[in-house]
Amino acid sequence: MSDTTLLIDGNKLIRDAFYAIPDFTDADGNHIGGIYGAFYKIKELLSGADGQTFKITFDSETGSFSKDVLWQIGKVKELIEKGAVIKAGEETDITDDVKSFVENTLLSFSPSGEVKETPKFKHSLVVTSDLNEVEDIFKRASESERVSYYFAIDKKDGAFLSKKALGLSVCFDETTAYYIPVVNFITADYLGKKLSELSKVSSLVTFDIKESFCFYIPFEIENRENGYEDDDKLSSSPRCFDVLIGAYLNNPLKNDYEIHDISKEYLGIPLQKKSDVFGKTALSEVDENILSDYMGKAAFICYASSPLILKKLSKSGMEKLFYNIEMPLSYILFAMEKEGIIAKKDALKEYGDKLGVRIAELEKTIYEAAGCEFNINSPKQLGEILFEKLGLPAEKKTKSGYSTAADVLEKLAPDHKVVADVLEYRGLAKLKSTYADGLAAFIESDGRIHTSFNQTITATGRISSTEPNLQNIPMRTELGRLIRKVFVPKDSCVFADADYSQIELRILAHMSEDQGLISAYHEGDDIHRITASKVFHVPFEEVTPLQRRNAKAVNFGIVYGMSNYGLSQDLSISVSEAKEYMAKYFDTYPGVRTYQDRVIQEAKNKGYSETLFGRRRPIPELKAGNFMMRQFGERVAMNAPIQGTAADIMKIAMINVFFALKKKSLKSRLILQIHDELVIETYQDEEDLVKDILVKEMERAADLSVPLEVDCHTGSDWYEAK
DNA sequence: GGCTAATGCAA
DNA sequence: TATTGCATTAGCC
Repeated sequence: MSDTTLLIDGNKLIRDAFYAIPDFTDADGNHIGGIYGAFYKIKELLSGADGQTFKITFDSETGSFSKDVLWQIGKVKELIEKGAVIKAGEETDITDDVKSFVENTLLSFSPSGEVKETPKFKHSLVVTSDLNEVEDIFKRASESERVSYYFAIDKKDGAFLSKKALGLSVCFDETTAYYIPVVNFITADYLGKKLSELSKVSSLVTFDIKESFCFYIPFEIENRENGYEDDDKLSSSPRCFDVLIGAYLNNPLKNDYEIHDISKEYLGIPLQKKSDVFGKTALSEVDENILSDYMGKAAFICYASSPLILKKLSKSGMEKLFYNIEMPLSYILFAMEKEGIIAKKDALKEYGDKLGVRIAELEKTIYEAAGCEFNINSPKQLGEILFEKLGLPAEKKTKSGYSTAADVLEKLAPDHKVVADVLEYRGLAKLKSTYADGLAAFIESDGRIHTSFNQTITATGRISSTEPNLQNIPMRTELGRLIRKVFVPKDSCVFADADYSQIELRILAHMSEDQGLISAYHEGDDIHRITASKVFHVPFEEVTPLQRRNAKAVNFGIVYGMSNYGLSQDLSISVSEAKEYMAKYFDTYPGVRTYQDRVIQEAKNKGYSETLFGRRRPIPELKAGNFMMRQFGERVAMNAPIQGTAADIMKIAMINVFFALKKKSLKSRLILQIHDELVIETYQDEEDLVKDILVKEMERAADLSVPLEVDCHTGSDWYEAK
C-alpha cells in the first residue's frame, strides 16, 4: 500500500510555495501566497495520482520558518479541518469530494477583488570573479550617481579581529545585481580599493555600513578634517547612505532592522530572513548559489529602497541629522571598535578568584542558616527558603512568586543575617559572572576588548554597547569600581576621560526656558545645592546634606517624568511628602511644568516627540486605551527630547573630537563612549592637547542658553581617570 | 537551543 | 508607580 501512497509534507510545501510564487496579500495585508501555492500544488499532485491514497503531514521541523510562513501553515491546517474531507496525518482516498474541496479552496484565493499581488524582485543576477568583468562592472558603476553594495562577511564567534570578506554584491540599476566572490585576484583588499575609488564619484549605499569600514574608507571620510557642520552644502557631492541607519531614524522603535524588514517596509517585497536562508551555517560554508542569490537581492534592496528612505527622512526634517551626524558618526564608532581597549586578563582572573573565595564562604553560611543546600541564584528557590522555610515576612510581588529583589531584601537584612549574606552573595556573584569572568571571555588575540557600538537600537538616539557592554562597568561601589583597574592604556599612553556635567538638566533648562533654572546654571556649578536653597528657602551656605540629597533626587526624577510615588520610593519618604517636594520644585521652576505640559500636548498632537536636532521618537502609547500605558507615554514624551538631545550633542562632540585629533595629526584615539562620557587612549606627549580638544569640542558641540560644562581627568587606568 | 522572567549593572 | 540600555541565571518548552 505504502508505495502507492502520496506523501505530502505540508510545512515544506507551504514554505516553498511562499518563496516560489509571486506573493499575494488578502484585504488585511496577510501574505497568503504560500496558502494559494500549496493548494495549487496539491491539486496538481492529486490530478496525477488517481487510484492512489495520499497523506499530508505537518510534523516537519518548523523552528527556522519565518512568522509569515508559520501563520500560513496554521491557516492551511485550519482550512483542511474546516473542509472535513481531508484529515491531516491520515491516509485519505483521492475522491471527487477531496478534489473539489481543493479546487474550491484554491478558487477562494484567486487574485481578484480583495486579493492583490505584491511587488517582486525584477533584477537578474550576474556572478563573476573574472578580473576583466569585475573591472568593467566598477567602470559602469562609476557612471551611476548611486551605487549599492553589500559585503558577505564571515566572523568567528563574533570576534572583531576574525572578520573576513567572502564576496561583494553591487547594484546600480534596477535591472541587474552583481555578485563578486573573493577568489584569486579578487581579494578583499582589491574590492576595498575599488569601493574607495568609486566613493569619489558615486554615492555608495549599503546596509549597516559600519560593518564594511574594515574593507574601505569612503572618500568623504578619508578627505575630511572638519568637525560637525550644520549645513547641507554637500548635497551635490557623493555621500554614503546606510539604509539601516535611515530606516532606524524613520522608525527608532523597531527592534532589529534586518534586510528583509527594509525590503518589506519600503519595497513591499517579502524576502526570507537571513537566518532562514543560511541557518547557523558559517557564510563560508553556504552553497554558492544560495549565497549569491541572497547577496544580489540585498544589493538590489539597498539600491531600490534608499531613495524612498531618504524621501521619508526629508519629509520629517531629518536629512541633516542623517547626513551631518549619524553617517559620519558611524565611521567613528567603527574606528573606536577597531581600536578596542586593553583588559588585563591576569588581573581579571585574580579579581575573580578573590571573589570566588568569599562567594564560597557565603554559600556555606547561607546553606547552614537555611538548613539545606539550594541554588541561591534561583529567585524561585531563594523565595521558598526565605519566605516559607524560614518564615520571613513576604511581599508577594512577582507573577511567579515572592520577590527577592534587592529593595525587598534590604528591608529584611538588618534583622536577618542570612538575608544580609544573600545580598552580599548576590553582589559578588554578579561581579564575578558578568564582569570578572564575562569580560575575560571577550579579550581577543591582541589583548584588547572590541565592543560593538550599536547605532540603531535605542528609541531615544543613544548609542548602545554589546559583546561586551562596556557602558555598564561598575562605578557606585568601591569593590565593583575596582574592575576599572583592569582597563589600561597601551605603553606610552594614559587615559583621558571627559564627561558632561549634568547635561540632561542643562538641556531641560534650555528647552524649558525657565529663567530660574537658567540663572542657576549661570550662578554656580552645584546645581543640586542651588536647587535645594531655592526650594527650601534657605541661604546657599546653610543647605543641609539631606536637603541637597532630596533636591538632587528631584532634579533627576524630573528628567524621567517622575511621579510622586516614584520620588517617595527613591527617597524612602511618604507619597504626601514627595508630593510636597514636587510642588515646591515646580513653584521654584514654574517653566519646567509649563515645558512638560507643552511637550506632552505636542506629542499627543503629532504622535511623536522631537529633539533639538530634529530626531523623532514616536509615542503610540499616548493613544492607548489603558491608563497606565498613557501615563507611560507622557513620561516618555517628557524624557525623550531631553535624553535624545543629550545623545545628539554627544554625537556632535564625538565628530568634533575625532576630526580635531585627525586635523592635528595626533596619534591618540577615541576608544569609549558612555552616554555622557568619552575616553581617549592618549599618548603622554599629547596629553595637554587631547584634554584641551576634549573639553573645548564637547563644550562647543551645542550652543544652549546655559553653558555646557565638561570635567576631564587623566590616569594610568580607567579607575584613576574617572 | 530558543525563549521569558527576574535580577542588577550603567548613564 | 522614574528614562534608556545589556548580561546573566533559571527554568520552561
